[in-house]
Amino acid sequence: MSDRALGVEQVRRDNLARVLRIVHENGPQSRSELTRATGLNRSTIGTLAADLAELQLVEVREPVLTRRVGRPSPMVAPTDRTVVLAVNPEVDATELAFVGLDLTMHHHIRVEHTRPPTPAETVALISDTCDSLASDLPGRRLIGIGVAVPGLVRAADGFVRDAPHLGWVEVPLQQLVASATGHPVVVGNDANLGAIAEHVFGAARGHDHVVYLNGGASGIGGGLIVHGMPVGGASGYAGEFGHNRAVDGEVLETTVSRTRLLETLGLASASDAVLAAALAGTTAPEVLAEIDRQRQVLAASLANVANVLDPSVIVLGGFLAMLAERAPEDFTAVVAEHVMAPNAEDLRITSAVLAERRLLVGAAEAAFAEVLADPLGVSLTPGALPTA
Amino acid sequence: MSDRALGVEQVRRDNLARVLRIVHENGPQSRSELTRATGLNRSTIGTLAADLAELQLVEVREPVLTRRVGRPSPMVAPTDRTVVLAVNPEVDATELAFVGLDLTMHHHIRVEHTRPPTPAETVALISDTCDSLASDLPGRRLIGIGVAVPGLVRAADGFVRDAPHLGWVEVPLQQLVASATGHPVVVGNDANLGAIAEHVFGAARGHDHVVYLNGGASGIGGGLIVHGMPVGGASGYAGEFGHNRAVDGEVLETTVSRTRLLETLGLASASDAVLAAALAGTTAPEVLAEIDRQRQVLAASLANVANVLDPSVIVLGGFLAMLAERAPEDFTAVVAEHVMAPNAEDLRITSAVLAERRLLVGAAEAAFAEVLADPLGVSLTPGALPTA
DNA sequence: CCAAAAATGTTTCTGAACTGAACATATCGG
DNA sequence: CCGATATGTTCAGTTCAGAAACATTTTTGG
Repeated sequence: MSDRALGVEQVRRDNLARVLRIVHENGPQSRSELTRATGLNRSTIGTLAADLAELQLVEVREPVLTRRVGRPSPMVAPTDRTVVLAVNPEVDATELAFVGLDLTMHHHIRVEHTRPPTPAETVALISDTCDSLASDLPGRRLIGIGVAVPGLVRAADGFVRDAPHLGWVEVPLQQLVASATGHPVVVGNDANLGAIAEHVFGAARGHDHVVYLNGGASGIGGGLIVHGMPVGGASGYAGEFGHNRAVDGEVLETTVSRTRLLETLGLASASDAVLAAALAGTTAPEVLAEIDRQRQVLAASLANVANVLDPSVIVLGGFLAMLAERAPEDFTAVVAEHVMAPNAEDLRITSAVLAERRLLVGAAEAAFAEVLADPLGVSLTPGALPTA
Repeated sequence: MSDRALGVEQVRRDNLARVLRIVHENGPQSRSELTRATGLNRSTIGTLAADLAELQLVEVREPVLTRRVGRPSPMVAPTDRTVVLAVNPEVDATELAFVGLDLTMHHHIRVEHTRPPTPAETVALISDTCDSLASDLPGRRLIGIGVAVPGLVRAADGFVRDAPHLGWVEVPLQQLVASATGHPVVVGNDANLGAIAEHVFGAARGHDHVVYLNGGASGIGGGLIVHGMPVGGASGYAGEFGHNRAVDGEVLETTVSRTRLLETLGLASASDAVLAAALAGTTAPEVLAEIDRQRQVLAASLANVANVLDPSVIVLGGFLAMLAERAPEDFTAVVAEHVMAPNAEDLRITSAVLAERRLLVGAAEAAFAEVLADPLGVSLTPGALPTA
């Protein structure tokens, strides 16, 4: 029943958050630009910027040469001194990187596996990497950990319900990592976090209503942005397009499938680059037919979600992007055919742009979410125990 | 880029809005209850309640006998003095009612038509009804008009793109009504407004993630609530489940259809009550088969949306509720079969409860939205021109 | 090279809004 | 009737944004 906005102090929190978010999402801004962007008084922006600098969330730098009349305005930039650890355990490898508020990635490492990592191994890897922070990145402050898991994650407590490709079932990952490291931990579904990344920094920038679908070797995952906010649903399991039954009665990720494309091409396995090249080069009628079939089914599924959610952009990643890009305007037309006319007017279908950075950026963004929402709340507790 | 929370005055607005919303949605509350519900100081609640009373949005009444120790706390109740006009033009009749902030309906009238009303007739009817306010409901203050239209409505300017059953195409209804009456006007899709009504006062109370589907004579419409907020989508066309292609390849509202039920039953037309009775009473195998077929298709569609949105409740209205209610636990099981297991855990499927009041309540709620969000903003301008 | 204009930083004061403490009031229970 | 309890009421204290006045830095134009 109680939302926000109690005392006057909440105003300060909100305004700090607004300024921090602006520089985090749009990069360095002069104080005068922030004044215009927020509508706040320039004296207020002055104190806000100073406070954020004190909290080591931004740096206030020398003004840049602007060749314009008037006193130069200092730049307010997100700092790389405050970082989170972004983690993405996958079947063949686990990626980790420290990501700064300025989005720079430090100490990006990729640990190859011969078999999927166990939860215990993953926790140990994260913990070890955290310990290496002091030596590898002196002067950096770690304020949280974000983990992108390819599976269903309960949002409330970062509990991995089922990650079939990793073989993880009912793993209290957030709690395990938090206990091992002492840092606040956020665990999320990989596609959901990918959607967040594309929304904040990628193909869906500036769009308030976004549908994101990613096609990978293990299936189709997705994420939604509604009213500019990521949608987890009641428990955090939203975005599971892959398990929908499509118009042909099949499960979507069975009928629209990277594996089936490879089979038709006669390839055993291939990277996305190889697959894309093979698809672009082929003239074999059975391959073209399979591509077209998958395009049709995918288009109908996208049309359905467009009818229901009326997004302004649908972002496709992985091999789904390849299917669409083969003849983008035609693909959009096929989707539009099944969408109510007005819905189709404002709808754009586009490809994801963040490539392999996407999941780490998304995981980092999730880990930063708390500071971004309340800059005062987190920063004061350096090695604090997690909220869980 | 600028959201909210500029000055300290915004705090007052937010807190007024919070208190007003609580009494609007939950009915009369004592000031001490409001203190607990909001977490605000009791002196603050005192001034907030007084301000809202001054604005004629609430009434502060004598304390009720509570048989408890301590000084009795005055009741803060939503007032019926401040009303909106809720309107629902339909093929066979147009319904209008003045609805108070306490949700009481005054002067509820139903104007029968022999043919669908034209926009001009509807505007005239609304305008006339507004004029009758002074004589019929002296002492009441009209602060807005909400119109529920069975068709696609552009949210930004209340522009009716296409209302096929009324035969309306590209009608600037909000502007027409606003010009004719001088009051702020909100126009919305009927099913979207129905979803809002069920969320605030009906079967979806307290749920933050809701899918609402209504089955009527003219097809299937729907609405979504995500994060506790109604979802309009990029342009306001969200919720059009009816035009999705279902698992059988047909358009949902073609294959799951009230008309087809009636045909199978051998009825020409029937009210919902008659249809429900006929369905309940039938033992004819072809009718049972048709019911089962529609249930299966509907269940698969609901499963799809549950996978994508992970709602905590799906609310069904009209004949869709009849289909489900025939064997509710079995229907839920069929849906759950196609839903990822964790999604299904928290999912409830239930029937709408507001019945024929739903659309007028939803239209009223939309018209109240502005005051509820900013009690200071609206009330000071009695006959003000609309924002459009 | 210097003065005016322009834009922004900085300082100080004011007003708005909530909190908390002290006091007042109303009800219940014995 | 009195004490305990809960709440209303009043008032001083704190926080914060805004506004105004002044200071600073740069460009522009002679």
